[in-house]
Amino acid sequence: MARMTGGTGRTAGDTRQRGTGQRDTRQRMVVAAAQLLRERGYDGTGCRDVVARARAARGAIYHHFPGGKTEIGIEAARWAGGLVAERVERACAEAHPREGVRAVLELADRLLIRADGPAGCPVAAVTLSAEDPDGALRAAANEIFGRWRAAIAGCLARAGVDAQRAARFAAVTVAGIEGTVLLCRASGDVEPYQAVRAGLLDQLDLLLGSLPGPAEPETGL
Amino acid sequence: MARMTGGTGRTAGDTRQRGTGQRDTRQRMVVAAAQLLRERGYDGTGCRDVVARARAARGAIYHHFPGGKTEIGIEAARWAGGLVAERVERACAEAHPREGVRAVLELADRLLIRADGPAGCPVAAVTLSAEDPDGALRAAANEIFGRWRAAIAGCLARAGVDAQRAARFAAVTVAGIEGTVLLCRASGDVEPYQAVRAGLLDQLDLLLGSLPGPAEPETGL
DNA sequence: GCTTGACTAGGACGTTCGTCCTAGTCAAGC
DNA sequence: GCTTGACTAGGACGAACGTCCTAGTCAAGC
Repeated sequence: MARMTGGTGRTAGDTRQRGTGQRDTRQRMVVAAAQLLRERGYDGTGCRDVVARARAARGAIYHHFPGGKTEIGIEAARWAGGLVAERVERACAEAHPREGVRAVLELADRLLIRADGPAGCPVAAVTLSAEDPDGALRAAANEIFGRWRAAIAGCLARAGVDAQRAARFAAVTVAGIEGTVLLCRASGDVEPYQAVRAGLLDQLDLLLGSLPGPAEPETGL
Repeated sequence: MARMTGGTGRTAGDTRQRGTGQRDTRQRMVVAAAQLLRERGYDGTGCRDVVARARAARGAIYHHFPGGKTEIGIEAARWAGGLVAERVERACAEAHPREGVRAVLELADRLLIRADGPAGCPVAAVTLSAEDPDGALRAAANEIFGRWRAAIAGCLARAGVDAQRAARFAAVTVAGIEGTVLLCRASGDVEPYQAVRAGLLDQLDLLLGSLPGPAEPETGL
């Protein structure tokens, strides 16, 4: 009733593109869903919450997402997780592992832990949905986690770490970050993050220091 | 309707202790709640589900838990998490870190990952509840995580690892385990667990191998 | 100027939720 | 044998859920 903007649907300054439809309503819903998943989880987020935060109409749910709540969840996890994956991949592509892992930890801190509201991760949220009949939610999450792991493992392997060990360290890093988000939500502060961050960097140094070949091979600039 | 045991309330062989009330109804509810939290999360678990699995009456909810769903959640997380904490503390008390950490990983595998149904953790579940007005759920979870971390850190410190480093490794281990549970739920198999387990043991070896003093102090037996 | 299609606005549906409530059942203790 | 108290059994409550639905609004294109 007391909605502040939007009013009867569209305001004077509206700049929607002709004919193609108001494409950004869909995107606003995806972003709102990702935020809500992070804050309240999948089962704690209602479709009404999503449209309310996105300032969209309830009818927009099935107009833009015929698959209903499940489709919104998948889309939101893919969008948020993919955005992180792109940044992780970019940070890891040409950096030394120490810088790459540091950048990954920095991203987790900014996007998952110290963001508005309690710590949380939209990808974790869809993974933990109570119902997922055909496994579509978990499959989407699994794909995202795989991208994160592959990017980090590639970064280490390129620096001369044995591929198996690199893959294991990447798994520990991704699992450690997701676990840290959880611990930070439980504690309400960033202490667990600081401990895990330091612990992962400790261990990365040991791993890099134990390289059989040249201690720090130049990986091309 | 087709309830198998209990019938009209109590069967012939019932051995409830006189006067004190049927104490194990409460315990059955706690166990059922812990299982359901692991499988479906806090927001995905209803009070009706709990009493149904515990073969208890709906009226038993507020008879045994005046605080309602929140109190059941806290109790279940405390029970399940405390049980794990006791085992972790026992495994870490007198063992070499390698054995202690191995035992912790083994526990996680058996209780959180390869248990019936999808991978999950009741303590994580209450941490991720959508609503937690006075923070009671998260406080209970935080206490459990603290016990796990302290037990592992103590094990390493007793073996000669610098206290700070030991605490960090413990944080990585607990966060890594919780994250692994998540990754295993997403993937539907135990591959992430195997990678994280190997990665943590890799790094423990590096940590122990870099000890300044005697490489592997005999800690009795 | 009328049609068309994208989108808004929100009522209505059946279900499930947490919670509260009363009635009934059984065993213990006087 | 009656009272008492622990516990069962399940109806009732208002709220919220996902979903479907119709009516209304606006801009583009004929």
